[in-house]
Amino acid sequence: MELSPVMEAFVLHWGEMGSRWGLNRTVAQIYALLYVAGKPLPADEIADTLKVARSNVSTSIRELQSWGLIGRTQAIGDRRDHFMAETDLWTAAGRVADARKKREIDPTLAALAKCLSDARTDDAIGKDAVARIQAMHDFLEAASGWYEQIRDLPQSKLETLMRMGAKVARLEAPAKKPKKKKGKGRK
Amino acid sequence: MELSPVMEAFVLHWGEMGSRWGLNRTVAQIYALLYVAGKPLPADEIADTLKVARSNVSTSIRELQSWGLIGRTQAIGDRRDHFMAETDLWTAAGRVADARKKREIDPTLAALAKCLSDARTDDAIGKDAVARIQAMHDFLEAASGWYEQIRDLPQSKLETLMRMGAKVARLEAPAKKPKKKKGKGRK
DNA sequence: ATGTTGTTTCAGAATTTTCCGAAATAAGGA
DNA sequence: TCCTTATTTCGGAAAATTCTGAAACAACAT
Repeated sequence: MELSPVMEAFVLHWGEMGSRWGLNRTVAQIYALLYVAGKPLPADEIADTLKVARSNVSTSIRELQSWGLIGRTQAIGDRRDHFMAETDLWTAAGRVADARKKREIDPTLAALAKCLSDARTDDAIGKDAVARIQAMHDFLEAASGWYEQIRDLPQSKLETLMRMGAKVARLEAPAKKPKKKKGKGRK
Repeated sequence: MELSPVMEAFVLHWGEMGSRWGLNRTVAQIYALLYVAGKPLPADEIADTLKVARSNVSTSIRELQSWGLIGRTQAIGDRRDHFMAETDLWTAAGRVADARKKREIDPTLAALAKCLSDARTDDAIGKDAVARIQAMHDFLEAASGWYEQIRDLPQSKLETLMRMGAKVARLEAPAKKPKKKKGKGRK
């Protein structure tokens, strides 16, 4: 598949971005390619387009599947698998959030719980240090619980909640700028 | 400073965790150490405790400061700088979120906007591909705007909003028939 | 000035991550 | 069965990141 200049820029930028978020470049680029392509592509065409080894595509596709970001389809008269990006971005973002929570937050919570239980037999640790570890555990647990509660909301309800957030912000914060007149305050 | 077994486990786990979130191991470990220590430590004591080079501590501290996660203080009768972790986890998490948004989301939005404007002179790109890039831009912009609106809320208001979220979840989700979720059931 | 103490910079070493390409595996037809 | 096509695995090359130690720098006191 030939990439137009803009598509290429999009894919390259996305690769860059992905690497800051814990994906590797190729993985992120493949997602970007499938996303702009808008149609299922076979693995060898992906390798071709991005100029990476076929085997690299194979590995990366496996990872994208583990994140739930792409699906596999078949085309008639073609034995090859075709891969297609999840194009609904709410869904995609949710999948990533779910996966990261499961891979990173949950194990961390477990590790912190273990620290706390071990702390009872560690006579070299101070009470205040234990309290701080406890605070971190509780913080993560609270955030985690909050996430669990909203993650199953249908998109429409989530949007409602966001609007509520905006409202709360408007009602509570305006201590700063009650009127939005065009006062050209030079800050 | 001597680390008790639990403190050591905490620091090591946190280093592991940090590396999954885009910090490097040493940076994350230093934060963890300062967090459990609960008191300001001078750089050479950090290097000592963690068994890393003094210069590495210097670099890492600079990074932690750029994230707004640690502060610098002085002790009387000691010319050395002492460093202290932000122990309020809401504040710390907010600082990280702010920093990542500014470093990653904002530039991505700019890049996407540029893609969209360039798309007008790219005759090799399809209308549908442009529409998808637009969708991604709009999604990020919406999320970004939402974040901006709530990030300045005082903690208490944020907690209220979270409770509202929980309420929405409770009121709206069960309205549908009790569809069984895949995976593990609720406890 | 000169020494003493503390900090930062930086080139290259060590380590980790990513990637390639050959070989192994799988899944159909003929 | 033996081909042919599609995919995955995996050892090591290549690239990127992290870390060290020495040297430069800075601030201050003598």
